[in-house]
Amino acid sequence: MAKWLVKSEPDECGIDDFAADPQSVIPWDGVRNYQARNFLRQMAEGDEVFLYHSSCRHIGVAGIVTVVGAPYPDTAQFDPHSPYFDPKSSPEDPRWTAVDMRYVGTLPSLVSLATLKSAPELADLPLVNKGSRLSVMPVREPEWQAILRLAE
DNA sequence: GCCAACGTTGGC
DNA sequence: GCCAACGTTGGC
Repeated sequence: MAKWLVKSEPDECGIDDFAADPQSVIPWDGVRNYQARNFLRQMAEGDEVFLYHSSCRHIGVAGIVTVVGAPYPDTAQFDPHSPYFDPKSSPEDPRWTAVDMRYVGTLPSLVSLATLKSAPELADLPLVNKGSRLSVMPVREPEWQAILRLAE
């Protein structure tokens, strides 16, 4: 069972939106970057995912969600009224992928970006590298454990 | 609001 | 295939 980290702006969809209805399944769509998309496609039912809050007041890893079902074509890419519309994509050959996520838990405390950067175990995590804009990335087991420990 | 770093586009 | 221009991301 693989582990991941995804970025989101809590104004759009943060851990509180998941926690508001723990049973609900929220589509993770709108990813329009090939590297991030390729990671989305590798996700599978039951995978666990850190939710990272970006571009906000309290930046950092806030909680955990889980992958529900299998990745599927992001429907927004076909919708001309969606901000995520991609005229170059077609239902016959979908370019972008979405997955469904469900709430698992909120961390006891937010692990701030500064804390993440100061942890030697996390040096290889794309998130902490300067200028990294990757919004979906794999997290290795030792990295996962390190972040959990920092949240205690 | 600023701006550095990045990915993508498009002309050549 | 190169690379300049552009739009976006995201921390500060």
